Amino acid sequence: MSKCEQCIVRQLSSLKELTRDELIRISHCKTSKIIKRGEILFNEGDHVNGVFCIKDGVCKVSKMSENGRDQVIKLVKKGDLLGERSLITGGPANLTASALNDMEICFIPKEEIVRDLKRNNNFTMSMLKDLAESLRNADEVIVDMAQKTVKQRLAETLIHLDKKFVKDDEGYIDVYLTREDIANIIGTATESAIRILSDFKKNGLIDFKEKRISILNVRGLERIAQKY
Amino acid sequence: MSKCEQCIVRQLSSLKELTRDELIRISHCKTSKIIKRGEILFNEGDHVNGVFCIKDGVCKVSKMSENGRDQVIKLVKKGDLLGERSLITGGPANLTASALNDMEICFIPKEEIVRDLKRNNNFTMSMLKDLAESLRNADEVIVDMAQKTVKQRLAETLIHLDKKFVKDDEGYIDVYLTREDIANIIGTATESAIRILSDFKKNGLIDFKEKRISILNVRGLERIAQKY
DNA sequence: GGGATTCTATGATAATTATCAGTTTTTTTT
DNA sequence: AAAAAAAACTGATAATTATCATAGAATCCC
Repeated sequence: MSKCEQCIVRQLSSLKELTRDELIRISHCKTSKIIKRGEILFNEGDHVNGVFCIKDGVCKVSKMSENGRDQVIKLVKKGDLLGERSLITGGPANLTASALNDMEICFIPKEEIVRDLKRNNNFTMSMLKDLAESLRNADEVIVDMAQKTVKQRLAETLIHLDKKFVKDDEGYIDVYLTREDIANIIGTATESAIRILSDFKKNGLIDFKEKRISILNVRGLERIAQKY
Repeated sequence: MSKCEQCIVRQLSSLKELTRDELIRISHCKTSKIIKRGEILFNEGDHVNGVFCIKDGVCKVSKMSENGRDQVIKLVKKGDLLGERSLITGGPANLTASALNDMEICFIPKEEIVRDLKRNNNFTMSMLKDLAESLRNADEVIVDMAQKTVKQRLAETLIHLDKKFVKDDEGYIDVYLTREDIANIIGTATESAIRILSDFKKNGLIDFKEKRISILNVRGLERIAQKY
């Protein structure tokens, strides 16, 4: 069993506020797992009963809309926690998480986290800050979804991907996203996403190879995302 | 100076977790204020330095999008807290709050709240739950914005208003919303909102009088909001 | 009370986006 | 390596929504 102390998730998430003792206790009750691309971590409606630590890989977190289309709410990557929110509110998950790349995760049972939240105020405060930050981010997404065109949203999304994810030697973003996934991030039809992506490529803003995207001209994309 | 103990905000918000002593301290440093319809509580970019308790009235919380249109993120009403998030993340407000009806509010300075957050874990936990709940709600709004038509979103919004707000004797929702406000909640052009509202009225789903709306047929609206 | 201003309403038209249908390319499976 | 399945792409068309223009109604304000 690997130590939690040196874990990347511990360094990047609220878990950094845990004391050595709390961390040791978690080390003992956590379980590790490998998730293959395409596999589901949990489904909308599941009782998750714990928190996932993403040690490696990327997953999409999405929600089925009432008219049958999937909407990707966020992408979760190496170093992030997943499932804290359901844990805090109690009740079943309201989102579905599925792996985009092969993943390495740990699962920490609910009781352990809740216990630490109740006892360690620094941990609670850090979690509070994380959620507040997420909420601010969600507000921005709402504004973009409500007010921007599909083209603007796609440009915006590409910029975010570029900022958030590691690139390989050739500059391609290391996340396996289908055209449909991309369409489901910006909330549009797959065909529309494809058309705009082709257009961006033709104009030298991006390039793609297999399922990977490379951002060639961030400025250009920013101009599209902002100007009307 | 009125006592905080019997205050409606105290009963409905996380402040219910404060101890008697903490509450007394807050009673002494809070300031009360009347805000007239149309007045601004704070602007995007302001350093708010505290939390507002909404004792009466309603305000809209909105954000200006990059292409110059205002997007209403939420409506805040009697019993709610306002501004906790900026307080937690620090930094300036990222939203603008302005009164839709005449309001009665209290302002509690930041230091006081932060101090209680650090010392009273029940208070922190309660706040954490509130934010987690808000975040879940935000996810749903994102899905709706991304996947539903303007008509569906408007139907959805009307149902929410009906649930959330008190009605007068005649059944009219007690919030002063212009057509533009409504358009800015669902993220559409004012004309589009007007057209759909007229259509809803013609079909007996809603009625309006002055600036107030009455929901006549919730079922009908639900059918519109859900079916594609 | 009358003029100015804001808000609501409606029609015509343009722009954006979705849908459908079919083809090619890529990936997976055997 | 061939067959099957999935994903990417393209064109044509329909549906949705925004924009512009203009008029009437309500509200504000001396």
